[in-house]
Amino acid sequence: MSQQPGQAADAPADQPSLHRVLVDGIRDMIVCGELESGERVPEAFLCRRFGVSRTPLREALKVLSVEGLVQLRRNRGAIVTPVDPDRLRDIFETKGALEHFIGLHAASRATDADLARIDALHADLVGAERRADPGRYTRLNENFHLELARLTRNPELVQIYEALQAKVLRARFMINVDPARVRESLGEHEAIMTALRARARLDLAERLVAHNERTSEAMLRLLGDAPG
Amino acid sequence: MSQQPGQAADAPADQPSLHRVLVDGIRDMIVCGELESGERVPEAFLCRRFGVSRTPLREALKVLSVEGLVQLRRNRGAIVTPVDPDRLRDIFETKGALEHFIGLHAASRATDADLARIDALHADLVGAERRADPGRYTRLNENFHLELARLTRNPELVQIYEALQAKVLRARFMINVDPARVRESLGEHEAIMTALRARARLDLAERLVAHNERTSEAMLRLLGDAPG
DNA sequence: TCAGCAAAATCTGAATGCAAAATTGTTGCC
DNA sequence: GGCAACAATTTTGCATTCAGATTTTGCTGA
Repeated sequence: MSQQPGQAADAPADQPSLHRVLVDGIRDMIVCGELESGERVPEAFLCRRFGVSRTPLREALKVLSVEGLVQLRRNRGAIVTPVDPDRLRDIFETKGALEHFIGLHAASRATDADLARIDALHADLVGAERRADPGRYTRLNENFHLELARLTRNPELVQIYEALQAKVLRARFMINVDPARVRESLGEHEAIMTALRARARLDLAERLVAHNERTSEAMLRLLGDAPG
Repeated sequence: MSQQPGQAADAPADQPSLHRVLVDGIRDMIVCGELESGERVPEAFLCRRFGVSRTPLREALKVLSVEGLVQLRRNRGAIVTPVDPDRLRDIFETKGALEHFIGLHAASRATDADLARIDALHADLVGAERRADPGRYTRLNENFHLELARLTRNPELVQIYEALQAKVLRARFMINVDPARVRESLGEHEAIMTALRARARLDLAERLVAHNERTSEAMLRLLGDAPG
């Protein structure tokens, strides 16, 4: 959501294909909650919003359907996939399976430069929490975990991880994160960094999985209070 | 074309959308090797092949691009994603992460009926090997592992697993599987079934991961002899 | 023979048009 | 007042069309 794609006026940007702009733009709208969970999304609405014709827009909707962010029903248009606690649990579980793998392999495949970079990210994250900057915190947090995933040097895994992250992020935007949980989470990050620096495979895997589960539990609890 | 939407040749009912027919159809063409690795695929060719216009076809290509089976370059058309040993290793690694999770949770979530069904699948698989029916064997083998994945009751994971399977299957169609490896593989399946019947979580996980790694090694070895 | 360049043909990206399906609004009846 | 049937509007699925980019072809001259 870094740039408002509302104008067709950004035509000079001919580098990225319109199709990609739309996929990213609509994804952001969904993740940020600008399009509400379960809401019906007429093509014409998005066409006006982005100032494009239906052809590239429909291509984008098909892609987002594969990503699971919208659901398409024949002749009945698109709806934003509802955020369902059961499905979110599935997402966290699946992400957990990847976290385990990341833990087992990140330590051995990371260079010292990698570790320094992630250490810096972690420090930024602590700073964002201190300054009570939730937007920056959330972004840095996503980045921190994504960088850990990248340590596997496995693009296939990273791509899947990113898609799962997007779905989690969507749920995160729907709830008010508990500040106490944020501090707890930072403590878990500390433990993760300790294991990573020591290149302790099993420890790292265990802590990543535990962190994922804690986060899952906290989010599902909050989602229960403020569902759909 | 003169093809009216209602009678798209191989669409008996009007239930499945043309778009889905195309995605499935082109995916099959790629997986089975009918479209060769790295081959350039002009839209017009596929339009003639399926008797449709470019609009739904392009939608299908965008979807397959997200699945990673084709690569789209702006203004330069689609190419079938080359089968690369490094990428295949990544795919197996990622699948391995899921296998571990499947092992940990399949046993506890499976009903007795599930076990009976998978037992039957396993028996069929043994039969297919005995009768030296490689086509049927391959299909049953995919099914066997997919059913194990389904035991997690996690649709998110199953969807990702299926996509990974498709990519593995594509590589499998490019090589001649070693009969000795097939027998070895069946032995590993036996061990998997034993652990599953005993509902031994850790055992099952370990054996699924090991089976995945053995299969990976065997395929990568064969792929080295006859590369993309 | 071959490198370099220009014109033609081909291909892709995106907009528009049209028919079928679904949604909405209205009427008539109980 | 409520509800079923029907007509009008909207929306979707797909084909067709247009414009721009790319690749191929064909020519020229060294």
